[in-house]
Amino acid sequence: MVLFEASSLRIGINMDPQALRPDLMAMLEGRGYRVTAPRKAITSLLEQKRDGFTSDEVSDELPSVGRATVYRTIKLLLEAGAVCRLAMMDGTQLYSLCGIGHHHHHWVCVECGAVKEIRAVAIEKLISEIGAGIPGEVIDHRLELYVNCGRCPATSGK
Amino acid sequence: MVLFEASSLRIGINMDPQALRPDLMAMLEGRGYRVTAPRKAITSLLEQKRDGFTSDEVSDELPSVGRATVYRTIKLLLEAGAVCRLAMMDGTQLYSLCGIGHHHHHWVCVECGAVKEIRAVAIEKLISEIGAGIPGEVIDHRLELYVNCGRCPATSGK
DNA sequence: ATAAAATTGATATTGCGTATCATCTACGCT
DNA sequence: AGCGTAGATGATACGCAATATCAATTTTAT
Repeated sequence: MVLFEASSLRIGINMDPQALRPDLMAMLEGRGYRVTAPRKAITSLLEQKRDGFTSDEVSDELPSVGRATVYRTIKLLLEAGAVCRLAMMDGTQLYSLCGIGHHHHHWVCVECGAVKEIRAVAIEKLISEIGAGIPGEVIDHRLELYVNCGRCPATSGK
Repeated sequence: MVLFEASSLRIGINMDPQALRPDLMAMLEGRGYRVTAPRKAITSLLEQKRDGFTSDEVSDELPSVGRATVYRTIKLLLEAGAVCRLAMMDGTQLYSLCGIGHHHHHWVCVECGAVKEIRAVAIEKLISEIGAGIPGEVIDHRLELYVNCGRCPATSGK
């Protein structure tokens, strides 16, 4: 995780997700869920993933585990806050491991699907200022940046 | 459309969508599409809508028009920039008429589905600063605020 | 009025996810 | 260690939003 300052913004970008290895199974167990073979398979696969992933992709990589179980387990991880869901430009859903515990946003490479976390205090501040000008209460928000990361095979090949 | 200043932010919130009546059919015609009865029915229905809407909802309100045509027409309006798509908190898609021509964001009431546009120069500035700290090029972004508008039947009834 | 091109709608199909439910398994208890 | 049961699984069916197919229809330029 690299932190740097950019014109009064404090931006945290997770540059090395390999360094962060959450124990997803332990997180589920801590929430009262049983330790089962399918869950161990799914969580240890996800721990290897640095980019965004779809449920289908996980399912394809684990033929021995039923599709329903893959969906169910990802849902549990979502509820546990270990995984987050983001929307691609066309609206399709992508999941991603949460490296940072805190609230954050994402950028996604539209070419290779790489996902990185963004944490900028300035964003939260701005959003709460906007919220002050809106009737009612702001419950949540979502911010996604769509990029061409310039590092992926798709981009560097061109 | 009401514009106001809030602590150095220039925020534009479309408070009166009734005032804006885009001629959607004319927009499609201008892009070379034919004027047909189903398209007229769809566009004039959409021109009445102030809140977000789903394709299904439109389809239900126009039983005489085939579902496929509803989807196709909304897609054309999306490409024409007359309609935008946003994601609800659970990831489901919602469409909304674009009152403002410029780039903007949205807030959505999670209770009643009301959608309003937000335009804040500060957001764009912040995003471009964040983009400067990211490898590659930022192509696009998405920002949605989820609110309890406090005005809808769902909320005021409580 | 006519013909070509665009559009339509019925239908089938896809993608992504949830519901059902009989079977199986983890794990707390003795 | 064995047992009982709540919890978990997976095959299947289903749901929902959207797209693909394609013959029939409609628009529009001529």
